Amino acid sequence: MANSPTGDSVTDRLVRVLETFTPSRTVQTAAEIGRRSGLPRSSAHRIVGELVDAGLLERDDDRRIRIGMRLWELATRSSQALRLRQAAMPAMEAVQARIREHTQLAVLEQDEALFLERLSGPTSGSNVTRIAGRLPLHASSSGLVLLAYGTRDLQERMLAGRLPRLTTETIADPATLRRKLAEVRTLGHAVAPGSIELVSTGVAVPVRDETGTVVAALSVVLPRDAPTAAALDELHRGRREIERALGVRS
Amino acid sequence: MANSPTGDSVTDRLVRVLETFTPSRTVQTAAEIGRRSGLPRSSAHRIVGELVDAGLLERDDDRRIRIGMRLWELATRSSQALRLRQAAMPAMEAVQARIREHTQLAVLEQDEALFLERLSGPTSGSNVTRIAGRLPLHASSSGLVLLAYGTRDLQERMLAGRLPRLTTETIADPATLRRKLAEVRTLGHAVAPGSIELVSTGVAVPVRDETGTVVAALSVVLPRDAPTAAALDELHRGRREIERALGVRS
DNA sequence: GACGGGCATCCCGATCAATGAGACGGATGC
DNA sequence: GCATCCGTCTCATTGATCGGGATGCCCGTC
Repeated sequence: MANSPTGDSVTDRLVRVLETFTPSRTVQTAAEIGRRSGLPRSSAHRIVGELVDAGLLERDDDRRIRIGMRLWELATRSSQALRLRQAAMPAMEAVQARIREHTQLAVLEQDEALFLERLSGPTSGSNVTRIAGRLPLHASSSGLVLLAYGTRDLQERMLAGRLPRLTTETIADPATLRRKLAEVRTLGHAVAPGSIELVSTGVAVPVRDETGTVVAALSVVLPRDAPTAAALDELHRGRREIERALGVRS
Repeated sequence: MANSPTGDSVTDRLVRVLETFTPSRTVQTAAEIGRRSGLPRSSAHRIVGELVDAGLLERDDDRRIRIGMRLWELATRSSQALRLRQAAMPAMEAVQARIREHTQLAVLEQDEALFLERLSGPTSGSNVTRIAGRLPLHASSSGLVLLAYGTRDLQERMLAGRLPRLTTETIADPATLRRKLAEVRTLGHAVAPGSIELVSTGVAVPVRDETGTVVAALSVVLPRDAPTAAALDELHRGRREIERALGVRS
């Protein structure tokens, strides 16, 4: 309703500029930003200059542009992401200390799973998830949990849309996904073997806030053939600890 | 040179809106934002609406405004803050596991110490530092390290400016501060007893990148009378680990 | 049940600052 | 030497931004 057909607005431009920065491309020239954001050279240059003056962007030693610490500060210090992270950190550390594999916290954001935190296991492989990274809802254990406990609206939207296949084991069929979601709700957790990379299995549980709403998914990434029973115990222990920190009384 | 006297620009307004959000005030109405940012009601409302459309801000269930996950994501995923944090996390966890007190990572940002990460100790007190929070350079061990290894320009600016006193032990005298900075450079670390709160002592060491520049300060917060020798050993071990992760070859 | 305060929302004409094409100089590289 | 690409600056035009004001809603208070 509010997005114009041309999509032109000050903030739209801003977002387009910010979106040109990716984990693999953290610094770039003003001209590159212009090209990637579809803005004319001189406009891009001017906008970038304003953002640098405001401290939201920074120039490095070569006068190239990168995200500014100030933007990170403003976006982080009062964000929901930080609040959830703070509540979850001790529990995640405890889980990670025992499981010794990647331990992650994800939330639902614009029909995808957004990862707020990740503690890495000893194996340096499996770098598919990053902090502030995303994964499709149907193709990760965290996503399946967030979807299974999401609104009916969200579920129908995902079931009707495309389900891109990341590996041969990714759920790419609506009927299968629907069954899987019911299973997740029955069991209270999601196990997703090989859905992202064939060598690993994700296990996730829902985390609720004081109103009972599922606000996040706590998950671990195990080697493909690892037993999930012990991991599930740990996850539920971590879940309870996080929920306590969020003010849920058991 | 580029900041106008009136300070009016699209991005300035944006920053002013974002600045109305603080750790203690994470949600607010559009009218509150307008009041705090000095913008007229209707203007604030329009700007907030645009930012919500762009996903940078969100409305909660009561239609009040908060920082959006999308802004956090954009600001975090390709930021220097995340890169440093990633490099430092394993080392910080190791330090924290042994010292069992608050372990922190701070960088220099606009003449203040900005805390990128903090692992909490068992004592739940000492909440003066937060993630994405700030402290003055002269009044914390992290700040003293960042200042001592900062540019001559920065040092002169701080020595010439006001040195607000947080406790009776805060260094508030330029001559004393100058001596302290020389001491920090000689010793290679900073000890700041009671500079923030009387019951605790901060100990910090500099962290360098591959070019030899000091890019961060690693610190712990100890009870006032704790011995700092053991902590220093741990900090230097952590420092070396972080520097290795940053690509410094020893 | 009337009243008042605070908020969200919408409207609209004047204004003014953002826009983007283009030119120039310098650095780099083939 | 030529070709590119980048940063920087200028400038006339225009279209978006601005903010006062009106309206309606919700919610306490008297």
